Amino acid sequence: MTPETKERILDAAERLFSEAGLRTTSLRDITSEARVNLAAVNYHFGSKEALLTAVLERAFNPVNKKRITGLDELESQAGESGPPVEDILLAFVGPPFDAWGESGDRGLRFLKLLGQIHTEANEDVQAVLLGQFKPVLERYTKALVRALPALEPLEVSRRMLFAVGALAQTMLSANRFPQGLAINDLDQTRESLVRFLAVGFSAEPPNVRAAGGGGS
Amino acid sequence: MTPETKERILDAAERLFSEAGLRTTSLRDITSEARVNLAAVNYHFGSKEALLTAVLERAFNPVNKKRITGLDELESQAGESGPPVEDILLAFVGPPFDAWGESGDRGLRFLKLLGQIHTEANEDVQAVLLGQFKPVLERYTKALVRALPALEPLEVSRRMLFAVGALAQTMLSANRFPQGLAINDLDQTRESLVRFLAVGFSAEPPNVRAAGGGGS
DNA sequence: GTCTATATGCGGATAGAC
DNA sequence: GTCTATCCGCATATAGAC
Repeated sequence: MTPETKERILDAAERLFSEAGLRTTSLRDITSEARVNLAAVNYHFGSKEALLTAVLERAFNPVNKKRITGLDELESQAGESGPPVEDILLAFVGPPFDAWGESGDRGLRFLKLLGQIHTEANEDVQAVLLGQFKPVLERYTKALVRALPALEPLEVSRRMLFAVGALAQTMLSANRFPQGLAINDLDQTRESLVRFLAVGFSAEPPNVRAAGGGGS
Repeated sequence: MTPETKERILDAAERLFSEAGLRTTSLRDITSEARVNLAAVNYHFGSKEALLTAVLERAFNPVNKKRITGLDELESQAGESGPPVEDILLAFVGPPFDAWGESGDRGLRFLKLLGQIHTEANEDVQAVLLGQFKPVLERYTKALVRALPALEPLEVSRRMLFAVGALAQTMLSANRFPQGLAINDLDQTRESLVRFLAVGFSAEPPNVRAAGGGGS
């Protein structure tokens, strides 16, 4: 009947970490919320940090997987030239937005957790997240390089950085301003973001130093 | 000869906070680095958090002041229609980049401190920062609304969020990848960012729901 | 695997002498 | 204003019985 102790701990930790914060939440809080023994955490996970990374992996893997499969599909459908910029960006931005919009508390928890990591996690924890995120970033950068042959790859990487930042900021604001704010029109916000990014990516490079045509 | 105790504490705290992190750095670390007595912090600042906010204000006020005066100048020079989008964005983005490029450790410390706040500060501390930043944000949003009459103010606010995110991400990455990376070409990065944002801001709104003219 | 009890350490803050 | 000594709380982690 009762779920495995390990699951209970993960659930409770996810809830508390996202609500009360990472540092603020003690093992005692978690084990009492999960109604398991204090020592169970160290028995099953080894340490508080190991528990945290387990929570994070469980929470963020789905999003990153969807980003990968989404891009897979786009590329299999597209012709030789690869999918267009706007589609790529939508595939990148979509999954976190979907998670955000999920039913019940799940969506909000996802956002809050993201915010907590961003604002409280130490380097090791962030490294875990980066480990998940890096392959995604690389695949998308590659796709965008192909879609934007006029840009140097370096410039594409820079713009990808801008895009990631814009997305992150949007997510974080969502969690800070609970409701009534502009950002809470999900569809509108996602549309605006994708448009903004697509146009930015398609901009001419600042100074023409690369191949081909005329200088200024 | 020796600087005032209070200054010594501020300097030491700034250094340690930016290097070792906010939570990791204890009062004992700070006072020993500053070679003052442990009790001096509480005597001069009242608490560790109060010390932290003092450090932050000292570090970030200059940047925000420059942003305001920069916009003042632009507006006094411009005509009735106000300054153009690209100039506004440059005035917004420039000061943190300048701080970044400052001689010696100062620039790097600024970045690292920014990163630490972003990743470690609690809500109260972030509120302090927001208090400084909010007026800046509002002034710039207003200027952009004027420069972009085709957009609803709400859409401008959204895009401003994207811009802030892109800038923040750039700053944070700078601090994570010490050197050898794309982002370290300061001028190039700033130029790319401004271009990216300017084009994004000037994009047509996703769907035309506002006043006046033609349909789709 | 689950529990109780406890070791161990750190860190912020303060009392009170000088 | 500056110092020493200390209080106090809390958190992680573990030892060892069941």
